[in-house]
Amino acid sequence: MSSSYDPKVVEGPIFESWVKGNYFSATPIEGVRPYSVVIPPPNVTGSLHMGHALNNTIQDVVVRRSRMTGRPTRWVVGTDHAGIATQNKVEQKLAAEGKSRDDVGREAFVDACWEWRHEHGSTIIGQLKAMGCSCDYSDEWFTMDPSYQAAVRKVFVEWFNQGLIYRGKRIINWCPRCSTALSDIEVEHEDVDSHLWHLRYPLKEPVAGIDHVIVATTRPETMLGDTCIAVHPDDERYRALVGATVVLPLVGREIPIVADSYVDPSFGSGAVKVTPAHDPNDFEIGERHDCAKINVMNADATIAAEGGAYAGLDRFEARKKVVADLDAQGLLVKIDDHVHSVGHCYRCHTIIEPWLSDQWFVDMKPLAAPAIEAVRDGRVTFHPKRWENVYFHWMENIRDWCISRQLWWGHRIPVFYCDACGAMVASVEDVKSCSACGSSAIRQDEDVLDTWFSSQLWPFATFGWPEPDPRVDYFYPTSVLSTARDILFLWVARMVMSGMYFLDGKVPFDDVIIHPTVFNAEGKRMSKSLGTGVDPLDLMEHYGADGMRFGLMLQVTGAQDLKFSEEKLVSSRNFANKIWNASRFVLMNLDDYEPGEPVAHTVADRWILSRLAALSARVSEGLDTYEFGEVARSLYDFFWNEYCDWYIELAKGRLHEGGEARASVQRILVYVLDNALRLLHPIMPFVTEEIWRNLPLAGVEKAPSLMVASWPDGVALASFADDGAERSIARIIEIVTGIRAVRSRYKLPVKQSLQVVFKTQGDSERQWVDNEFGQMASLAGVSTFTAGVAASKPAHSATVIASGMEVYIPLEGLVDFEAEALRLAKEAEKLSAELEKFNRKLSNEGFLAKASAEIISKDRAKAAELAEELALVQAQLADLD
RNA sequence: GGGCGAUUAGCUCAGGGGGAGAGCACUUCCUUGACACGGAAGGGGUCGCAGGUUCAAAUCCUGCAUCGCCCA
Repeated sequence: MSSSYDPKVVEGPIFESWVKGNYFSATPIEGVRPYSVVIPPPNVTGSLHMGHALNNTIQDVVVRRSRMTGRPTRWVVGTDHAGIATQNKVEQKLAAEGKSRDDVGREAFVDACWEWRHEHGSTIIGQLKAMGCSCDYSDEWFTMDPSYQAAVRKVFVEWFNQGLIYRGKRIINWCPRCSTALSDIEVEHEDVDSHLWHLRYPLKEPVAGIDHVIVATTRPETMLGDTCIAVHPDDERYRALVGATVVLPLVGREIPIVADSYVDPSFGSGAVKVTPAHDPNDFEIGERHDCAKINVMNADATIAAEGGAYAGLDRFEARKKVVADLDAQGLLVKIDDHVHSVGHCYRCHTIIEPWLSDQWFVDMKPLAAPAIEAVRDGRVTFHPKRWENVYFHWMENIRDWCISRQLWWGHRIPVFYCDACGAMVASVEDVKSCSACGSSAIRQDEDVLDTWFSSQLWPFATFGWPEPDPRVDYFYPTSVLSTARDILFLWVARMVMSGMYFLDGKVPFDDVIIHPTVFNAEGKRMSKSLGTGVDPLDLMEHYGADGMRFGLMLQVTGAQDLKFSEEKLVSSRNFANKIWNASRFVLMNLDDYEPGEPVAHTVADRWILSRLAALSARVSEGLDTYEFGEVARSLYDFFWNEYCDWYIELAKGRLHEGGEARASVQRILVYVLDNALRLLHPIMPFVTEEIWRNLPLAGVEKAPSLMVASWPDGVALASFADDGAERSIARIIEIVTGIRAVRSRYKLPVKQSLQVVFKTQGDSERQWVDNEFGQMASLAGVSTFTAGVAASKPAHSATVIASGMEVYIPLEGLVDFEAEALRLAKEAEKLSAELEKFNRKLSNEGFLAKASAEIISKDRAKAAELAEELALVQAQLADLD
């Protein structure tokens, strides 16, 4: 074994061996509850980013742990066809050849998308393998697979026939760049500094001496489509004007003034222009007052023919010109600065346009009700739990879902129109002739479905649904879903709704993990285009897959953000190396090893087994509750600060001793290492596997791979719990550390062996020193020691106090006593301040009356100890004078 | 406007009623037969502010401030 761990040498062959062993697939075992996870399908156009790295590490951790417990465990992998993103990529490719999608036509364009998918679509899957993800790669899914398409159609047709899917002319969010409708939650609102334009609209005829109204707007160009003016019915200022007619400037259209309680009299002038075809609230007002809906904008956000003289202008050019023209006519009253919220496309960040058009919608309320109930009663649990409130809030205020997209790449809406008789039918199978009139003039709807419409079926379509399939019977519902908060509504909520609808009310997953969102060190969103991203592949190159995984897990807490920077992986890479070298040490000392039961012969043995038991409990519990940061820290502390720093160091003496001492310590070293590697394996699969395969475990379980070895049995390990051994070693550590500190403080050479004197408080303590400290004296560089009740302090000695026991280290001729006096004075100050705190507490009657007896006696003991230490330090000071 | 999160050592963050912790950085010493991606010993914090509850608050409650996110 080399003296440092090199992930590059180890990871590839280990992964291949897992593939060869076929450990990623699960075989159902009757009567055993399976564990299944579906990966949030990455966008097929994408490559691995830090969010994927984090999320997939989390999934691999829970999946690997489950697999080791023996449950049939299946992690479904695949990709999402990503309608807009893929279409954008392919359009870019065509643009490079000087072509548009209209030039090539729909069929050729879709072919080009498939071609693109086959060329680039497996990039991210390969990257998941590099991370060590133990997905079932033998059964990879794509949301446009033929059987998946069948699932999508089945869902559409069922909901259509139940009246849950309908077509309607509504205001939707239109992205002029992507040239498609978007659902409400695909729009990102951002506050932008803009203006509030106050416009004067003249009345056709003066009413009560008034000849105009002033309206305020943030989008003056839409005035071309105004079809009424609205005021609040209780607004005294305008009461007389209700029913009057306004002549729309620039256009000349005569439009009415209506009263509608939607209007906020305190905003702007209290009178609003109403543009029903370009604003959702105006649409509602327009419906109530039977106003015309005049669409003045084209799909590319230029002004339409209805815009008269402005036709053909881009929306922002039109804004400038409308304002200028109004100003020229003296109709621009004023321009206020105004901050308002503007919707942007979540894919391309273009400003969206509220736009009236024919679209398909899902009626969400009936679907949401049972899905709310499922979370309410705990059938689905969120981690952290507070996300449930976010879910409830959205679900309880849910609005209908616009599912049609004006794209070519995606699931084409399975609705067929008969041009002969006008019949409309939704069908799983393509319709060739009209069932009503027999005509073959059949036309399929041009639109495709929102990609999320297909993604919502992921937890069951990937198990073969809607065909009868044993996988769906066995693996659905899945166990846990891990994701970031940004797709809670887009994806998670919709899976619950559709899963429950189509699978007899069964929820798609028991637990939902909402992990922190990964930001860069400055707390900014990671973005490749802005150069603020970190590439997980680079990280793995420098820190190993294990280093990256462990480093990420260390940072997973209940917080909602995770500020990531590369330095945070240094300690994790070093940790992998530490494990490597500790294991190397153990393996180097096993040439004469004879396997056998681990039997504790010393207090150190009992201690490390007890610590292992505690670790096992903490890791298992932590994984059950998804406290990954806690789990990672526990493993780190155990390996480094307990196994390496103390147990291995203590073991060295016994290894050199040979004979039975050596044999017994070998067994404990191997046993503890074996179990600790098992506990660490889910987070650091490669390094643990590599070492584990080299462990001589004959006679114990020897699985072909750590990946399929058994998870440590917490109940069995619990019998190792040993408080006495823990206290004993804690005291030894205190003594050794204290002596080392003395050595360091006085710059005593390493080779300077010390003779120390213990002042003990009874025979049992003296015996403890003889029996236990003797085995560990070398750790402190102590050559000889004496212990006794009557021991007295040699002149010019340093004193170490460990759990009430005094240890004297003679320093005659070795030390600068003046510097020591200063240090002791400072120490005395600290101790007396501390003691004062306890004394105050212990003389407080309220404390004595109300605090628990345990706390009081603990504090009394602590105060006594502090007093003793203080007295000692003062005595030492006196000695120096 | 409503909601959520954060505020603890120089930096990044754990902890969550009973003597302030880790990693990194810093100081000193050490290439000793696992590891310098290492070992040993140190220095460093009124736990955002103000009130309250309690014998006891970094921790619970109420305000406030700053930063961030979500919803309208």
